[in-house]
Amino acid sequence: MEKIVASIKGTRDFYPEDMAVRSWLYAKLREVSESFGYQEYEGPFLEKIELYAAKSGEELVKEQAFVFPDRGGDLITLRPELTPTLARMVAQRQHQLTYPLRWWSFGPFWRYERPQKGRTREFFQWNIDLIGTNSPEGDAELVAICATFFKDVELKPEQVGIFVNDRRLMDSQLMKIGITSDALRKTVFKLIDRRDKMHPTEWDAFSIESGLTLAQLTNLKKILDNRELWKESPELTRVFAALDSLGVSAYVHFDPQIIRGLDYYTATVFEARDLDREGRAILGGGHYDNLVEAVGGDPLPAVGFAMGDVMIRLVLEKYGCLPEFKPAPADILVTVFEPSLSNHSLKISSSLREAGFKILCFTEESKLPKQLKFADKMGIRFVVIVGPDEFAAGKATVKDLAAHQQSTVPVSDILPAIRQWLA
RNA sequence: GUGGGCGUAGCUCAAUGGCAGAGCGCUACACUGUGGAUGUAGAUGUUGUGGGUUCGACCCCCAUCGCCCACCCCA
Repeated sequence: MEKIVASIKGTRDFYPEDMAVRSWLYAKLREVSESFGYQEYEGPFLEKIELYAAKSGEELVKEQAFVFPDRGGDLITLRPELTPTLARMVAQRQHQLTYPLRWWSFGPFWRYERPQKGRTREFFQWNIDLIGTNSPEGDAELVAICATFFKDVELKPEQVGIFVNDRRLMDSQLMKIGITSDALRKTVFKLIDRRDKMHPTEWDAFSIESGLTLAQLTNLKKILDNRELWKESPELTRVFAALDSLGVSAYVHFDPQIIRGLDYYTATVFEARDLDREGRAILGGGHYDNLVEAVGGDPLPAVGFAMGDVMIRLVLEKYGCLPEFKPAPADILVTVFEPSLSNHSLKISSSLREAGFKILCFTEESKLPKQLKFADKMGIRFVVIVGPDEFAAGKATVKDLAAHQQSTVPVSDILPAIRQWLA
């Protein structure tokens, strides 16, 4: 035997049972997206590196994108995220589209990172964006979509939460404590992001090292520990009021430590996590004003988020929210008793198929017990048996593997018999 | 890119320098026109790879490849 060629690091094989989960998730995302009036779209999987150059986080582009030369020598990127593509698609037809746009997508992305729990190199992402409105209510809609998705897959508010903040609020708060330069503010944003990952004393030391005065550090901690801080932001006040009206407040929390890594967010930012802080963020998003302009269009505000399939699947598994997927390929197995009866069985299977059932008919010569065992293992509930006796009488034996019952009926009564058992 | 852990049957894992094993799964039979259960029997390994130490290596050492986990970053 030849040695099996290994798959590419960080990719996943979707065997039928995995594919069933992916399709189930896709269907849920479609349901939620469409219930809010969003339309599905898709972009190319390959893009030029320039598309990401100024917009995404620097590390994302320089270190984590899959980039390779094509046969003509041009540098090609496997898309690491969708938002720049979306911005380009909007910019290209900026004056033909009807705003606000509500668009969603579910497709593959690639990042050249070391795989670990909840992270692969090839993954699927749900992207959903509202483009062309600037209202806090629009931002709230996206948060509500997340919450509605959680509700739909039966993740409870005690299990997952969506944490919301506003970069403008943080900007003004930092301004108040004398952090005025862009460079220092950026540094402080990174600091805030890391606070939960470090020991408090280490974090204090690190903050001072990063250029904060002792007074600024004390004030910063006051800001970050103030759960009522959102009341000082008229926008966040409206966001939370809208979320209340949308009936999803139970999932939503204010958190001044949410900053998000992508550089293009300008206002509201949010992420969802497992409430016992396990694993990485389930999804992340926010409001971005400059992206369409950055790819050559006119300025256009937008808000959106992305959810990866890897982390959400871990969370759904953890909380028992995945249905049991027994990917039964068919409703009924039509057995072939012996080669001479093969065409008779094929005829029966064809007519059953026309009635709208999923029918599998044996094409291999094998013994009846083997065919029954096959049906059992594949989760096919009903079996039709036509041996010489039934054939001579114009009948067929129908067997219900789940209920351990069978009866011999005229061929035309196969479906009525099965429907009766199903009822 | 940095740090840690692990590679033994199809799968999950034992075997602490002395004959490579178990459970599950698989195959056959009991049951030659009936699946899940039960019983009996059977098959399967260059112990990831290459070196080294040793009378002797799954075990110790070195290298290498692969996987997992954490950091970084992020979905």
